[in-house]
Amino acid sequence: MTTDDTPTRAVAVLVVIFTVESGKLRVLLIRRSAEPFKDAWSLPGGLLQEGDSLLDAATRRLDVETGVSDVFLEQLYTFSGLGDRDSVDVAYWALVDGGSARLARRDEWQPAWSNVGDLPDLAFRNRDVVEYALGRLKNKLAYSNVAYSLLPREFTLSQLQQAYEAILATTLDKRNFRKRILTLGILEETGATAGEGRHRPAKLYRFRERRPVMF
Amino acid sequence: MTTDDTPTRAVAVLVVIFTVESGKLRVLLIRRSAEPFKDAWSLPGGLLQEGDSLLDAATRRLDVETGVSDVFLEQLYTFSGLGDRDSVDVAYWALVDGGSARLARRDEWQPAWSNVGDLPDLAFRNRDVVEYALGRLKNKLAYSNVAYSLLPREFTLSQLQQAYEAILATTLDKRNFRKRILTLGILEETGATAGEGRHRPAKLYRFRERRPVMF
DNA sequence: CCAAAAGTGTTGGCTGTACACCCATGT
DNA sequence: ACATGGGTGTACAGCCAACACTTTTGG
Repeated sequence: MTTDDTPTRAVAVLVVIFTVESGKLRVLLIRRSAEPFKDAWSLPGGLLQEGDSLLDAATRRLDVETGVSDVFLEQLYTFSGLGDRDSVDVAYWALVDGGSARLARRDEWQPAWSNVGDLPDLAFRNRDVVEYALGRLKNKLAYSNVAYSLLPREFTLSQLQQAYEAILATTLDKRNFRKRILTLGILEETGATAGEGRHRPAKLYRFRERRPVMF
Repeated sequence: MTTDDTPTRAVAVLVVIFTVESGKLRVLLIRRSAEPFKDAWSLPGGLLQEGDSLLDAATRRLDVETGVSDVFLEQLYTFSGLGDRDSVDVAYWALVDGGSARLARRDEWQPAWSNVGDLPDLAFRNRDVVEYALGRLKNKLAYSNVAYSLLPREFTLSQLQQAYEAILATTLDKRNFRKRILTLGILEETGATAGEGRHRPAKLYRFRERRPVMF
């Protein structure tokens, strides 16, 4: 068996990184500094280096762009023919807490948050990728605790509800939301209250599990 | 920009092909004729050839092994490090009607149906791949019409129920099953009845849509 | 005392599940 | 006549959606 007769492909890893900030759902985009699509916005990504696993590559990319790790990160879909060449692109998606993310600062490929639903033109078919990820997110919100990855360790039920509303792009009834979430048994009270409010203090909660759990 | 500095990988496509036959859920396996894992069972697959899209490759593989096309075929997951080398393996899964499948006959790599839940030892980590596909199938059965791809064009409600039972590995209540399926509105009566039975003739139904629809 | 957000229950409709008997056909 | 699978309805429970007012705090 020779090594030359096995066809190979350039394999790239993309990451769709969502966060919720001031009641808006956002995605991390970078500005391309190279052709093709120079100066266009696109999703962060890069070629799969020799010896890397896909998850390694996605984890590293997420860390490089936002400085966070230990967050929800899951494979999304694998595209062929997304880029200009006949590369294979493995997309991942992640949820990060806007508060703990520290965007990379570099001269080129500057990352920035962009409101979903108000996206600029994106390179390649990256808009489809974001739409697909958004669908997955909405779905997963309904039957898992992924929201743990969008909020700080301790949070109020109102914050949690705002995150849900931003993602689903709807308003939710407060009483029904609280009842539903609390009866799931995935939260616990910390005992403390959020003091910084200029109004009535709110109970703080945290997720029992800081890793994905399906209901 | 040189072409040599971009690292590339061998990309393979695998297909998990399910069918239901005589009340059992089965998967298509082939016997390997080459090292490594010579003579072990494994999922059908092959390297992604130059110019092929992933879906092309999966479609062709499915056709080669079973002779069917126009069936449910969907991407499952992309693994790295599944094989012995550092290849990237894109898994697909499919549902075929056992009656219309005609297994390939060749001297090597003979394909054969194997009962899920009674699998032989599989090469690489193919057992995990089958398990993952099975989970997806069970799930999708609950909120889509994918079963259209497991049955002939016209079928009785009992056949449909048997398919569901085989997949979910449970028994279902006949009245509840019929009510649930019929109120979904995804079936229509053909007007004909199944005459070949040696008992009471059964109404024949068909799926309104022969392509995936989510509820 | 006013503004702002937190917190809290009840009702009605719908959906899913449990459950048993008669019917049509072939032998 | 009997064996085999086809076909049918009801009642209860759990879940989800609609809906409004009181409380606590800071200014």
